[in-house]
Amino acid sequence: MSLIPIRSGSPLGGEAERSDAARNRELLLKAARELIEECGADGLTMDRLAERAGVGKGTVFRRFGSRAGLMMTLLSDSEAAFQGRFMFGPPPLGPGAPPLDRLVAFGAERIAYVLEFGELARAADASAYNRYDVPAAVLWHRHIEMLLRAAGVTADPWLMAMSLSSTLDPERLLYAVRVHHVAPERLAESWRELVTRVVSCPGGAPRQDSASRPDEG
Amino acid sequence: MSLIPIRSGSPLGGEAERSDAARNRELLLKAARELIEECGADGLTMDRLAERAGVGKGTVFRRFGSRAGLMMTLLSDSEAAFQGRFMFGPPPLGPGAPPLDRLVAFGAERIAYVLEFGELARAADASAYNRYDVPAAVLWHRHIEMLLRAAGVTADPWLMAMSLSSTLDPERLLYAVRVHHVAPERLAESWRELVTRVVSCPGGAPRQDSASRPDEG
DNA sequence: ATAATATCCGGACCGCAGTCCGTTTAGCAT
DNA sequence: ATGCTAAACGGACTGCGGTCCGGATATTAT
Repeated sequence: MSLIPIRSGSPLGGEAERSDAARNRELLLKAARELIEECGADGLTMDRLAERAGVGKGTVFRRFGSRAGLMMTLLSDSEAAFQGRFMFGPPPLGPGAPPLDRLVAFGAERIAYVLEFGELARAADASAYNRYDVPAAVLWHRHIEMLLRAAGVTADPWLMAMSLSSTLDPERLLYAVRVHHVAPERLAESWRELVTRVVSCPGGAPRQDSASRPDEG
Repeated sequence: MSLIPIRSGSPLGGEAERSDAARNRELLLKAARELIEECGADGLTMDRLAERAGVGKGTVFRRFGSRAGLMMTLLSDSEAAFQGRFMFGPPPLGPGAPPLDRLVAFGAERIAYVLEFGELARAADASAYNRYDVPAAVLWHRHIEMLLRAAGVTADPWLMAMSLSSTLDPERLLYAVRVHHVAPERLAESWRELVTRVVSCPGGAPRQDSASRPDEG
């Protein structure tokens, strides 16, 4: 099952793939995994990768588009598995459980995922503006938004989903864990608190008087 | 008033500054503002800046440490003003108002700030791990955490403050506004909803049964 | 004025991601 | 087999942020 293919590594729209291209793709993926094993994700450079795989640098970029694209390809299996679990898997993560439970489970899974593939996930975050436009990110966002709506949250679910997503950002999670030594369970617990409050609180109607004017007064 | 100096541009701990150093600093800041005016923040490169200012490239980096450091210096005036307002200014942003009102006002101000200095703020976000360790970010975080505690939020205020901060991330705010054409007022309103729910909701006690196991089951 | 020295200056240099384009080759038609 | 063509190849090249270190200079002591 392919679900939302993060990045296949195959040519963009093409159906057929030339044999040398396929061979080189395998060589590159193998070399990439080796390099990451040896030097860590941050130690993988495109030059070294090309050299290790015995191909030209241009080949690397034609195959994966960018360094972030390569990282996404390396993550695509586990990413697809994650997508499968929260879309079609058993509750509470998959359909069947109450929306709040699904949200809580989603965060817990995501946190575990980031902690497992941390360096890769971080490196896969495209550096550009379109960081939030990669298919996987869009899918997570839509999923959270859908759950918020299902839970009866009426206050701008799109932006609320964005706020919640930002909490699960790999860079932030890794910062909390690696720099501040926050225990992963604490992260999950805080996420549970956060979504619980967002979902099960009535929220306030906008006020008339104060505190919503950006200009100074 | 200097408050928390983001980055003075002066040598790190030193008291005195040699006259040529001071002159070059001014030349560089002037050239930087010109270049940003002409090419935008993303169009400013360190080579062009050095050339425009008529100094060597090494001088640029000794002065500001990095590109992000330069951007912070350019922002330091407005940043200091912002800090002054939320720490010592009039309510509801400053002390005197209820914590929730202060939180709401903080977000609104921050959103306006990011929209005004968007490119700069984005460029000033250090690319490295220590992105969240710059003095200004630490100060915002502590401020939010303090307000959460004052509002009676007992559930891990440190992480909760981190989640709330992430909502105000320049990159995300700019993405919403520039790519998805979200109106700034909508951002502020969503922030208001979010903090209101976080603050005024009792939150749930951890459950015994489900939805907190990261491992698959 | 002169010497001593701590600081600053400048631009060559590095490693990096990403691009370009002349060359090679796989796949196919004949 | 042979020729054709579209696709893939490869590595030199660019522009970038950031570093390094020999040389220049402001400052202070004498």
